[in-house]
Amino acid sequence: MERSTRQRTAISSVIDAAGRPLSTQEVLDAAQVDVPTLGLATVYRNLKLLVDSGDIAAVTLPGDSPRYESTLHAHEHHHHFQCTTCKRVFDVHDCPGDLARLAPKGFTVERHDLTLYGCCDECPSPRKVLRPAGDARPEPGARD
Amino acid sequence: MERSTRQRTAISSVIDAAGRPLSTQEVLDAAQVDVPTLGLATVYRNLKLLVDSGDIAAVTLPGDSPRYESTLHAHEHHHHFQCTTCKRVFDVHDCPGDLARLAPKGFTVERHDLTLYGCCDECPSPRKVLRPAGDARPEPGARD
DNA sequence: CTACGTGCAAAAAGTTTGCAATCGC
DNA sequence: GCGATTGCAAACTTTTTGCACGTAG
Repeated sequence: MERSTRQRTAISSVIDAAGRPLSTQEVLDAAQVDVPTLGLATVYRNLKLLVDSGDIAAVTLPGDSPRYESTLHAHEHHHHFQCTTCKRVFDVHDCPGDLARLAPKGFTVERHDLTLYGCCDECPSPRKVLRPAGDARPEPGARD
Repeated sequence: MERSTRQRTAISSVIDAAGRPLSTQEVLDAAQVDVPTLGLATVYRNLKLLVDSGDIAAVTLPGDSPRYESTLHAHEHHHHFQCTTCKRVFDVHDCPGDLARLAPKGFTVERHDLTLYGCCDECPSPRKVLRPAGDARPEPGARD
């Protein structure tokens, strides 16, 4: 049976409040505001538990360690967008649909994963705005 | 300047011959047939080198360590299919196209990644074929 | 009170790096 | 011969696990 501990509550709250998928480290940092003694192992254990119980969903982008988002905001089929400048991940609630036809003959498609990459609405596009070298740009993972 | 060593040649050949993306371990195993003394560190170093020189491309599926494929077979825009039973990855040379419209307003889409999941043409579909427990099923990564 | 949960530290797993020996050119 | 390359082992990084203590119910 699952108990309600300060740690578990803090971790859960942080993810519910984020509005976008958070990395393990982001969860730890944010939850330590509430529970400063919180350890990394506890975060890993609870993330796994919360995923299994269906309270949160793991978001795995290609070549990146997993992020976690509340299923409250993500119960429906959706995809993700990662800003190549600030590295943050956003939900995309649209879907091209009907992708089964892309598979080779004899292959059955049960599921798909789509990730868009580009520039979010808050970052200066590196393509459009050609700045002099050494110009300030948002740190990876900044914002918030 | 890059030298032509037995190790590098073996690694390169294995990837060119595979016809599908191979994991680091698969590359090591296959290349050790030619060069039994080949070490894992050498594989890592050469994969990085070959990626940088554009000879091979890294394929990163969500939540999985990278695989590598020859750019000879993969110079064009394409996607990937992973069989959920045997875990092997195949190329999908089709693309839904026009995904920019899915992004939120103000977001610019430069690139996208699509992964299909399902059952390949050689694995019995776990959905269709309900077998008795303990029945033989292809090992993950088997075949070849 | 008892079992589940936590924190810490050690252990795994996967990847990178330092270094002396080796080999291509 | 010289410098790039290799193999091994040690160092790192990230995630998991063991264990004694703490705490919810």
